[in-house]
Amino acid sequence: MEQFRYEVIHTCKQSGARVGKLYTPHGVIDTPVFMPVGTNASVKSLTPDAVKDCKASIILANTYHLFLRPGEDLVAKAGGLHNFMKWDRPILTDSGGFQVFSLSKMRKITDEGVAFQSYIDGKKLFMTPELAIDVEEKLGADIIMAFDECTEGHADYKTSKKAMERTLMWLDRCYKHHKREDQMLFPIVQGNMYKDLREQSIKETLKYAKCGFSIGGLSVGEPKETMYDILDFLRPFYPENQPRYLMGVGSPDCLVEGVMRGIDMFDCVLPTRIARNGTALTRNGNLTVRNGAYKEDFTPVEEGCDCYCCKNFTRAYIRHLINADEILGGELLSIHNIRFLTKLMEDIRTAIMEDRFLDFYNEFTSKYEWGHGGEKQAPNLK
RNA sequence: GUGGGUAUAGCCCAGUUGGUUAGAGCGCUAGUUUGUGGCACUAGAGGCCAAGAGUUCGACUCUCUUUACCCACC
Repeated sequence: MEQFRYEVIHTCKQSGARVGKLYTPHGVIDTPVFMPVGTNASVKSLTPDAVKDCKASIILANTYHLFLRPGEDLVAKAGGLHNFMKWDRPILTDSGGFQVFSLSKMRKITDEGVAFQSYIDGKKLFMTPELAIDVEEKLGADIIMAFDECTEGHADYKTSKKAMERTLMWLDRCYKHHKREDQMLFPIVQGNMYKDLREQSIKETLKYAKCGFSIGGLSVGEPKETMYDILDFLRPFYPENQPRYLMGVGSPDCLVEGVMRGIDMFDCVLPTRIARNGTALTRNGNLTVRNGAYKEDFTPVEEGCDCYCCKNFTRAYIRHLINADEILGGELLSIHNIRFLTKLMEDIRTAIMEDRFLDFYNEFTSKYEWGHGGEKQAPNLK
């Protein structure tokens, strides 16, 4: 797999956090990285050019959704996902394992696979690890995820153990089935909040990892401190020469906490979702632009931000657009929120390169508050 | 001018034969959002029921007067 290579560029002497480069067939990704989500082969409301202007180096697309519509064969006929959606940088496809979990109303999981109904037309379908890989190969992303079983944050031990074991079994099937050399298959660590399950999972999972692996089953309803605790627990098991991807995270504070705990890749729908609902990310925390307080506020969403939204528009205008249900409001805030996170990662990388990430961390966490008085948790520094 | 109708939340309207703290929708205000089934979800504020006088144990509901607006006809 010469097309894939990960190299650690620098490890921060102050914090142990690291900067690296992940080489893929569609370009190099500087890590730590935040990856915007484009479920249906589209980062909602944004053109690929706009996403590039936000300095995103890689985006996600979703196997589950594209399998249901328009179908992997059509995407393949269009020349693959990159060509279909006109995004020439790296793409990662999620396998659909998480959707099986989040769309639990209509599913039945067995060792063989998952029976579920299409949310679009109700058609009964059956997804297996082999089928998920087939679909991901036809979609043609650079990085593809193994088909896993995710459990909710408060799942009991027995359920979590079964899901973790099934994920390992499916992982083996995914690897045996995967053929394309120009795609990197990332295995997924499960085990919920149980450390013995996590340990078993990561040990077995890493046997398959070649150039990257991911941590799933976190940020699924558990308290942040619990997630940080699991990340601290897993850290000693990480190989140095592979990127570590924490799935579904997250909020700015979680990204900073994650990097402090050795994570290299993140993805989350949060910036684009809250944008469409009228909330902006800023260094001081969330700014609900739709609030009445900004009715006559003619300053940018965030002073000093270099995004298209902040360079050209005011809070009063964005608020008006959101309140008038104009799609441009969600679009402009999406641009800001994505750029906010890519800029946050740039700043993090710079701080690591300059061996001052611990200072950065302390300054960031002292200023930033998630929502109302978000609880803070000091990192486990060892 | 005559006859008829209407008047309840910022707006458009419900309010059973008069009976506890007068309701919905929209709007407004705030909160939520973590591998996207989301122009979503949750909550809150806001009414001297046009004004005045009666009937009644009790009136948004019944009677009278006034005011404003609407319709029809002279």
